[in-house]
Amino acid sequence: MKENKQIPPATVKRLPLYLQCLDQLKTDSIGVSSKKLAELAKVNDAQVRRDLSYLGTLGTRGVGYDISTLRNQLQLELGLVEGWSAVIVGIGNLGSALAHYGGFREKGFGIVGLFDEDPKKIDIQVAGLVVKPLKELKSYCEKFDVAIGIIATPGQYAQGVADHLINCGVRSILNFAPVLLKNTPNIQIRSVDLSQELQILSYYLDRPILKAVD
Amino acid sequence: MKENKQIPPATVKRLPLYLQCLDQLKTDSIGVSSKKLAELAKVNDAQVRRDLSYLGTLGTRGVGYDISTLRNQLQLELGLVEGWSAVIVGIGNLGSALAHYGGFREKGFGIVGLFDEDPKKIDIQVAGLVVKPLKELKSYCEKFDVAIGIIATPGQYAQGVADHLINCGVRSILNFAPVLLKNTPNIQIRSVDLSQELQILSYYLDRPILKAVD
DNA sequence: TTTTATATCTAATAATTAGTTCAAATAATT
DNA sequence: AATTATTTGAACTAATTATTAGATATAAAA
Repeated sequence: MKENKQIPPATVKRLPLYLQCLDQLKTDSIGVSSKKLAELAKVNDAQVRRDLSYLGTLGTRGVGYDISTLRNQLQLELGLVEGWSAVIVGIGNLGSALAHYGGFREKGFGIVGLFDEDPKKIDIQVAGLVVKPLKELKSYCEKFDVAIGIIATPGQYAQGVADHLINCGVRSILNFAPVLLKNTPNIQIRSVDLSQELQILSYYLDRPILKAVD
Repeated sequence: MKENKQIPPATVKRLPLYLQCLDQLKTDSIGVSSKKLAELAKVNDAQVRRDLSYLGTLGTRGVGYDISTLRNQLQLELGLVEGWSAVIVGIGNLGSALAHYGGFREKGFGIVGLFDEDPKKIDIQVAGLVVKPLKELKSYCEKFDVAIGIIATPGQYAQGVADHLINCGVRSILNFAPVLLKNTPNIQIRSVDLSQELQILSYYLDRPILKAVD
């Protein structure tokens, strides 16, 4: 049992994966083994057991893990029960896609605002929300206690938007613009670069024997 | 010099990042130091040097790296000079966003086809391409020697589409559907799960002292 | 020319991450 | 009730990844 030990980053990255594996399981089953989870998540089964042991002693020897207990514990550890609010800035194709994406709400996040600079975009409705100009960002962030900013603008605006978000009290940024944002103390930034993923695939296309990680 | 040694996966994942750093540099500078690159990429400068050393002895002691040599070498190693062809399956919001995304072409990939099942989507034009039904996938893959399939369908169709793509000779899959695809021998699969990224951020939102990796 | 500052590269070390082995616990079977 | 098959969890070991330290090369300054 390692309840009070801090969870290694490599494990944190796998926790959402395990949660997804649970969703993919037949709804009628109430228990699951590390072997089964490992198969779904494509990791070693000892890895699964070790990762889950950071959440406490959840399994039963000879039996496995209770699915609902495990799901609750994963959600708790990941902070999904906090109901964090998020805004999306940049309502182009990608921003619209993110606004429509059901997975955020499903996992407990609330998209409370959509923002854009372009006057043609202002006031149009996307996924049940009305697009607002950036000058209204601050009041939204205060009103909804927005913790997460999602950036889907063209690259050239991303850093400015990030600064603006941070200025509005946002503490975490998920950046889809293909630029590297500057580090800010106490602000968590994650970047998803669509073409980088393709480039990694490309490397392994030339080398069919090797196997990519992650 | 480690030219003939195989590049560690952790390094491969950073190579596209370094390429992006080079793009972000002032266009008039012809050289760059590992220190500068490290600052942009937010990694240790020794890490940068070690990573780059896998591409050969590219740097000059006391001077740094020549930007254009470095860019060429990165593109070569990542296989970006091969001009791999890709198709996108699932032309909803996300698929359209991916079709419009300029970063793919910019990095040397060619999107040669868009496919969907929905009769309402067939024949409409997206980003200069006409959406085709899945039954035409095979002929496209043969005609254009498609190496990469990008899946942007709803989760429930993703595995079927993946099987179809593999059947058509596609060797790499970039999956944006929030499901875990089965492993297939000799097929490279990378998944980008938008909500997983948010969940990792959420973990660190509760723990402001810690710093996420990757 | 000598000195100083800069910066790569390699070897050695440290830290992190992953995998193996086995004892202990549970449930099913004989 | 005893035996066997499962399966977790923890200790140990192995592999990978990251960092530090030092040797060497270059360019600029004294």
